[in-house]
Amino acid sequence: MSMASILVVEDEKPINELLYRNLTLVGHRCLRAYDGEQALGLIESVDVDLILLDIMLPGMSGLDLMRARPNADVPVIFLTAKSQVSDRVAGLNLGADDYIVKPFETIEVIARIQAVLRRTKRLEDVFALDQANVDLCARKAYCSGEEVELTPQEYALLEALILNRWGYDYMGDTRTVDVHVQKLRKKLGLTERIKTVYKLGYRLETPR
Amino acid sequence: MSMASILVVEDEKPINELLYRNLTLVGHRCLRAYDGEQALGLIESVDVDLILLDIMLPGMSGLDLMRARPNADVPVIFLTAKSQVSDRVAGLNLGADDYIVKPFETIEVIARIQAVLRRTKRLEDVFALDQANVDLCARKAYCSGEEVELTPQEYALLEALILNRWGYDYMGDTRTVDVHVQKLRKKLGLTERIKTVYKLGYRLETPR
DNA sequence: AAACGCTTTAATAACTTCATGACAAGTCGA
DNA sequence: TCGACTTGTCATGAAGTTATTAAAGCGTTT
Repeated sequence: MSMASILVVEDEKPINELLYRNLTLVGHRCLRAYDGEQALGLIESVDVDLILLDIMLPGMSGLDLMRARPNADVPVIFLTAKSQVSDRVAGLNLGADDYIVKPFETIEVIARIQAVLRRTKRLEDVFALDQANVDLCARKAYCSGEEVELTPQEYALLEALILNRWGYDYMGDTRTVDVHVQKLRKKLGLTERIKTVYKLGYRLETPR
Repeated sequence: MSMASILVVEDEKPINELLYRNLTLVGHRCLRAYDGEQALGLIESVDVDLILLDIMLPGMSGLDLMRARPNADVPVIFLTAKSQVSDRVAGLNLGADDYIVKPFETIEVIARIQAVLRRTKRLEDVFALDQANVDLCARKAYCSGEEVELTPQEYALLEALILNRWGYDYMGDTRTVDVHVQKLRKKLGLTERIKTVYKLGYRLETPR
């Protein structure tokens, strides 16, 4: 079973706790929010693979969050006491991947999370750093959501940095490398992240 | 809502009928089987986008079929009276995409089918981009509603672009490809959409 | 065998990329 | 802090890639 980052949005502390403990137990990284605003903040700043979403929340409801969430392709499973068929259909038609009614069995929640992740788990590995995103399969790069065109040389350098975490010393003896590094830094907003290592080359500085 | 081929595997005739009628009603193509063997035969011969699968069937059970089915990436939704948590978890862990307990509400079944199809995206036989439409089954292309005649070569290129999203580097070492690309762009009004990727080939740029 | 439609080739125009070198700015160690 | 050396920045032209067009192969049909 593979690990994923799962955001639990649930205002009732005991339930939130319960899910947190069990998801962590089976190897997922679990983030928690107690209302919609907090959840939004997390979605925007952290990479989340799946959202477990209560509907009845203080302030912004789960449905509101569903509509407002920026990263719309992150899968969502509703987990709620609203059990009417109409509620379930509404939730699913809003784009949710599953709809689980409380009271739930933790083990089923975990199985359903797995089922969704199986489908969702993008085969592409995307590398993300600050506002920069690189889809290594599609060979595309984005800065703040906008696609950025990269020349073959730039892309090769970027890939080298991501994979080996080192920019090359090879390639010419003039200012060639520097120029490409410069362009990458500019295009992807990674001025600070692509670190110059005096006398050695360049390194991609990833947090953690 | 887009159309998909859905196989209903259900031995109880009234239920099978009910599902058939309603799925057809919302625009899906619906195939029916009354036992596992029959279902297997269908899966092997016809292109199915999703399987609605009962568990308790005469002869081979739904779980058996799940294990035995050849095309293992076709999504499966169990639809069964076996309602124990352990049954549900077992079904999901067998690779099912959802698990619906009888008695069900047809409208919820349809919503859940949509939710799964959204993820598996097996629902495109017709590819549409701007004013261009391509019917991959019929091998026909349209631009602004008008049918456009494509030569075999042009069609092959178009299909390659749609399916792999990548145009080829193969095919000759002269300017052959360019010429065909150019013709496609012109015939389908996709000048901007078929993007040239310097040094690599061509890519079909679909929004979102 | 001529006409036709499709594919490839060829020639040239238009465009993109990238190494380069000049100079500015930054880094290091004594 | 100073000087030597390394890295950043920029404009530029040569080399290389793609676009465009016309015309030459080629296999089928008439």
